Amino acid sequence: MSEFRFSIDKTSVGNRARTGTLVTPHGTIHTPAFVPVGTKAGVKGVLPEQLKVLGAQVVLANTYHLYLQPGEKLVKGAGGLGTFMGWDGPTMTDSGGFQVFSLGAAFGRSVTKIAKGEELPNHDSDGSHAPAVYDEGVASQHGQLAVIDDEGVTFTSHLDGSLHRFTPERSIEIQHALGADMFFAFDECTAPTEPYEYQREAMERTHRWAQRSLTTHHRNLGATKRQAVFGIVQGGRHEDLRRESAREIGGMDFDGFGIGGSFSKEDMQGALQAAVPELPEERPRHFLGIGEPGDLLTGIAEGMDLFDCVAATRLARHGTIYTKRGPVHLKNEKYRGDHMPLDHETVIPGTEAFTRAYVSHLLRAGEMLGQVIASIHNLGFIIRLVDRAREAIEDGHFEAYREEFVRDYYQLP
RNA sequence: GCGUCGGUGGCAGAGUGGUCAAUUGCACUUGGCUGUAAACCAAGCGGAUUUAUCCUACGCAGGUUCGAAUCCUGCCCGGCGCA
Repeated sequence: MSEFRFSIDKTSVGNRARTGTLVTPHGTIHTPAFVPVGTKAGVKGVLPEQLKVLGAQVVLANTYHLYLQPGEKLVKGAGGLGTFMGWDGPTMTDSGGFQVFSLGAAFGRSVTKIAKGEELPNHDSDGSHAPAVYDEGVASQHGQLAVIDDEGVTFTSHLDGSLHRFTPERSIEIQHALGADMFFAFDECTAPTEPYEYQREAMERTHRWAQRSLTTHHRNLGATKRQAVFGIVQGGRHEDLRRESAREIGGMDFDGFGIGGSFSKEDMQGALQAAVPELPEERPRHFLGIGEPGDLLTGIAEGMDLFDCVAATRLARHGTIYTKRGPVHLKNEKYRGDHMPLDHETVIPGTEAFTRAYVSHLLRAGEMLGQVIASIHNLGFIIRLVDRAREAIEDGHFEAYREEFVRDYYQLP
């Protein structure tokens, strides 16, 4: 019997929000939950001990990065991802699919996971303009590091330029070695700027890859029965593709599901509304790479259970902290002499003693402690935000909680 | 005192007759960052502005030249060497 179980505890009225309990071999996760990202088996700037204090329940690492460095065999030899990184709670690994996007089609262009609406082609684009580049010659011309074909992806390491190849089978094999409690099937994350026809093509490829991932996983079940695998819904920013993808992926024998890919901010809710109803109710849903405070609440309202995002720690290192009243750019001149707490309205354990002026100084001075404090603060802020959302769902007033938070955070009247 | 090398924008440091309001780095100001090639990236950074251009600038004062941060003279200041 699998050691992986998910059950829904409470469902919200008037929206799709829900709370759940996710049991893994390394502990139980109460959802909705935010998953701190530790790409290379380490959450940047934050010790596991501190993550616990902040209320983190699970961490996510990346297959692409750990495969290249230090190699999945080494991690396996250390006793698996969790033991290797000194984290005794639940773990997840991402498949490396996103890197195909960030190192491939998006490379060198100003394309991000969440695009600005005006940069995108029309919804009903006929696909007549250039599709994603998947010709090696053209790719190198663009300085891209990844090239996609139907079988898999060929890429050059960003570390030393060496040539590598991922297929769905290989990704699963690596993730088995890494040994996280949950992992994702290998998918293709498309740029939101790609035309409809390419979105469809990539989505269908992701579906085939999902089936192959599952086949590989089941073949090796003897060794990995402790691991759960999540399939990833794609479809870009098109609701019909999202619906179709969710139906397809949702019909496969996955333990949970991820909503992947990229879209514009305005399309996010629509994409979820199209996809979520097609997914099996009783399995966990992970919103990959999300997010920002408001996006997290949107995701929760639309029925998502898990979230991971680099924004909290990246913004922190770059000098921005979250506060109840919106983001604060600590390196801005006006915070030099601001002796107020980082966010006097939000208590983050471990950061109570620090002022904006102090952290602003540390960041300006290039002291890593500034980045550490800001990272702890932001992670704590996001974890708390999602925790409060869970409590609000339990208490039956999620909508009120969401409205109040959004009003304050985005300074709405 | 003599000799020598040098004094450039907040700092460091390029440039050594026109393409120089002056490379670059730091600092500074402001943006950006959503499954992390990200302690990163971008823009701005003398003044005015109708953004075309004008004014003021490369220690100070003169000079040569169509034209000087760049060449010459004097002065001031600093490093080094010799007294």
